[in-house]
Amino acid sequence: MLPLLLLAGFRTLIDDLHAELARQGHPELRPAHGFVLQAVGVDGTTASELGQRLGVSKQAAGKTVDRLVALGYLERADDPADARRKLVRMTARGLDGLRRSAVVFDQLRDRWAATLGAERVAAIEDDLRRMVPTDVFRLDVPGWFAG
Amino acid sequence: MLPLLLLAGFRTLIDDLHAELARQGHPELRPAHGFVLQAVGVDGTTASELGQRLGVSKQAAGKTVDRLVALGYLERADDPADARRKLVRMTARGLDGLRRSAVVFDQLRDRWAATLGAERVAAIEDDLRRMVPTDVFRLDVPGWFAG
DNA sequence: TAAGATAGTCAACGTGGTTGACCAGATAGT
DNA sequence: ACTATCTGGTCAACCACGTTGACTATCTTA
Repeated sequence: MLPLLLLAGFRTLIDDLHAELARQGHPELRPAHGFVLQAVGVDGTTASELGQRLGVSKQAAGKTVDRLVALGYLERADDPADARRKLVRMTARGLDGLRRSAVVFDQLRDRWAATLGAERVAAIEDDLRRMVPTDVFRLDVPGWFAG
Repeated sequence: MLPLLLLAGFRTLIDDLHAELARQGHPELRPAHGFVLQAVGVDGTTASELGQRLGVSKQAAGKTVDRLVALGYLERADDPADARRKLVRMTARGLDGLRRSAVVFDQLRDRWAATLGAERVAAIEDDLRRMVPTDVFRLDVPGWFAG
């Protein structure tokens, strides 16, 4: 049951997050999008670098950017210093979604702490940190799901 | 960090499982396949019912069965009592993969217990059980990842 | 300046999902 | 017994998200 429970815990949190985000004006935001917005970051990036951060090909990253651009969460701009590069950065809407995600995650963690106790939640986090390889999902990406 | 750690914990377990399954003669088995084999069960089922168990459409379930049949893990047979139904059941290879998954999951849980202590692992499971809705991922499906 | 590395894109494809349409077979109601 | 409806499986078209390989444009470096 351990693996299923970990997955179910993650999905519960993510489902709750997206239900709340939909309520707050972001119904099109899908679970994967949060990872992408986080990886783009407030400073922006390029499709190639985004691919590296997410651990996928530059082509896959490019397609994902296309979709987020179509949804109004990202925009592309030319790099004045390098005509090959297209800078990818968040729009105001993207930034809004990202900020709300962080807030909602904080609230959800508080809800877990209210039920289980803050120590138990902290213990789960400590235990998991000990069991997962440090580079899984590049948890060192600045600001990864700040919540 | 909580949601990411839960996901990373799950992925670590699943990655370890599939690395070991590949070593034991099942390199084509993908994470999603375990769920499907488990949902088919030793008694077999039909595409429609499989879809219900997995929470996807009957068409999606049918396609997934196609792939597992092509890999030699499932087979289809006519239902003598109902000419519309096509029974889906595991082949010997499917059963072997499922059994090995259960064994490896047990071993991985033991490894976690060896590092964290059996009480901590049990505490994580208890806490998660309290936080996830009982029907998430239909955990009540008989034999769900027995490990 | 010629050669090589890098950024982005296009095309083809695989996997896992969706809807809608449709046919064949089972079942219920009159 | 016959018609109407429900159900199981499949086909087609499509979408999200990933892959590789090939190609162009541009920057970097020897």
